[in-house]
Amino acid sequence: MLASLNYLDALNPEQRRAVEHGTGQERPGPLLVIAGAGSGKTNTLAHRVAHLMVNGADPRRILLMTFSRRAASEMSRRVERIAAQVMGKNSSLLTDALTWAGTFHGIGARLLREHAAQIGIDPAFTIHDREDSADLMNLVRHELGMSEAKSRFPTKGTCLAIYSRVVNAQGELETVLKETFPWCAMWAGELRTLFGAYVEAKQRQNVLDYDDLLLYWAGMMSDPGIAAAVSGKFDHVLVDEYQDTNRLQASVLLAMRPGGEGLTVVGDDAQSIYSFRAATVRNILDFPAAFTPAADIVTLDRNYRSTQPILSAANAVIDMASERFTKNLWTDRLSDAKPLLVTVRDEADQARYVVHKVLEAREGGMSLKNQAVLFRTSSHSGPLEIELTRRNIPFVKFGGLKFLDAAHIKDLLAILRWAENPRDRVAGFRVLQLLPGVGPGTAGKVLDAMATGPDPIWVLGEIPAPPRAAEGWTGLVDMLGRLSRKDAGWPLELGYARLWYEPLMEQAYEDAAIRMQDIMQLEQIAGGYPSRERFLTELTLDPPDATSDQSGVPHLDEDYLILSTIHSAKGQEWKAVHVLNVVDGCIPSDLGTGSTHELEEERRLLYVAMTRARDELNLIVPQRFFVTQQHKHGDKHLYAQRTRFIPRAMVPLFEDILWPPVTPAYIEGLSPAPVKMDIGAQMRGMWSK
DNA sequence: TGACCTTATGTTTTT
DNA sequence: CATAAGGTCA
Repeated sequence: MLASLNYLDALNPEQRRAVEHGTGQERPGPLLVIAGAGSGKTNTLAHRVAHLMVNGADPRRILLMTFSRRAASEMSRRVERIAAQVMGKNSSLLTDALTWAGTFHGIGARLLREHAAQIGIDPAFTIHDREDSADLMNLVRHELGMSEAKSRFPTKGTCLAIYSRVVNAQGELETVLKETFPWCAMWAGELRTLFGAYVEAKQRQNVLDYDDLLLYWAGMMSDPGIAAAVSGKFDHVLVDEYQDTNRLQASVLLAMRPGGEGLTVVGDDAQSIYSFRAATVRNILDFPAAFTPAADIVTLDRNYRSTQPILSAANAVIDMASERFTKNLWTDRLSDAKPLLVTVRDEADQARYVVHKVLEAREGGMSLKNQAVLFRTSSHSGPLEIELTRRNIPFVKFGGLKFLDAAHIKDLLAILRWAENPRDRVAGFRVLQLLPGVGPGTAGKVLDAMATGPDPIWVLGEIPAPPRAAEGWTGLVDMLGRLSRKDAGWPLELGYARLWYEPLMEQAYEDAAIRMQDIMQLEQIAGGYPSRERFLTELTLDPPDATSDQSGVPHLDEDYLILSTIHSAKGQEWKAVHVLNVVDGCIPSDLGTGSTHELEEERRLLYVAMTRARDELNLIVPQRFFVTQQHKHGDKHLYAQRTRFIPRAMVPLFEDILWPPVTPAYIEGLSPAPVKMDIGAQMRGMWSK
């Protein structure tokens, strides 16, 4: 028994308290772990799960909710390693049984399919991603004639954002409009009608959107019988990144564990950066008092990640937050190297500086993968991406545009989704319009006809070919029938869809060959899933989130630089971190300075970025930005200021430098250079024999 | 009537 | 630059 306790020796006293909380009790009470950046949070949570299992908990009855599937699999990996240490080879049997690990939305989808019959929904529902939901919102909007309004109605994306916020914040439409979308307040009545029709449309079509996965889950828990069955599946419920959950998620969680028994949540209010998704820090603050007796609290404030100078700078930034609940972090990783505050002329110099530092570090033995470049907004990395490509430095970018957003991938997925759920109007609408000669009008009529019968695919076969699209019609009907009957089996049927789509794609796109490679890659990915349903579900809930300069993600054994939005960098760390555009207007974003509430979130964003660094941190401040949306050769620009989150008094915590260094040669470069060659003559020479 | 093309307009971060 | 409105041609 003593030997098996060794695995706890590596933990510090607080971590150990979090891991051992409730050990030996039949029903351990609720626990809140406030875990600062780099305080060994993942490790502690993994130890707790392993410790529960060592003490006899059934892994099939442990529910583990994380903010992404990547985080979930990382957690499983660590649990397995710890368990192996204690229990030897049998441990993998246990950890393989840790099947209830995933995001709130992923777990919700799974529970809803299992209990579909009891709550009166068809278990073959398909899930709409953000863009599909926006498209459906648009269809409904046109049906209601709102496009003919006298003044401009909010766009489909804004409508969906409003709807989503009302649902996730569990608020009133009028309040949400007033506080978050004041410019749309005049449309309250129309929006209410629109949302009602949107909900009806989803139900008719047997589709759920992201919010429904939580909303239906919450609804399911309001029936005492079903609630008991669902909660009864689990002995332990653990939630990571609790500061980024919203009210709806908290209410689901509370319904799962009304007394808090076996419930552990982990989070850090200083890292709350998802309030635009209706996440609220109140969830963490109100957690202890939600139970009687109140939840135990463990605070992890020792940082194992960053050096003292980096931590001091980060602490200084977060110290100026107007509201704080956690203490400053401390470390014993001493160092003389302060983080750098680098002033450069413009974004082009910023890109050159980063490349210079990255290559210098690699010369010094630090692989590219140990270095990351972080930025507020996906587009901020544009000039850097160009420079990296020019210099042949491989990189992978997280956040922003995704593989799945490419039109040809969406087309193919729409075919699969339509076959899976023929009532899915958004999918059908998209697929039908792929045929030349079919536009919104014809597509709408076909879908209307299909909606009348109990077997939409059969109805489709009976519809006469639309006159302008006679040529490709039977091909479409045959292909869809085949997929619907599941003749070929998964994933072979994807080949049928591709064969049908290929000629259309060649007509539509110049670069069809490149796009074809993406489709082949999609087929590769598809092979990894047991069924079409699982493939579609998991791809919408957990899309591959990286894009790279080449088509396809580099192999894992290759070395590449990480580019990431700050949001997507959550939970990660690198030896060296570069933060781009540390200027007012970027961090904080222009759009995020409206309320103090928003401004505070921007401050935390900078804090999150800075605390990703282990040994080296560079904050880069370009002075000049070229204005977009101007003539091709325009040079309109504006001057930027260092971010307001690093006021003058804080600068001594950094090494404040200019780049390129001001040398006599540099000053000379500012004056017009002497003419050294006649380039015109050289060009003319190319054509004279 | 409906498909396809031309011109005004907002606009981050993500499950 | 993507989106959404209006106009033109079959």
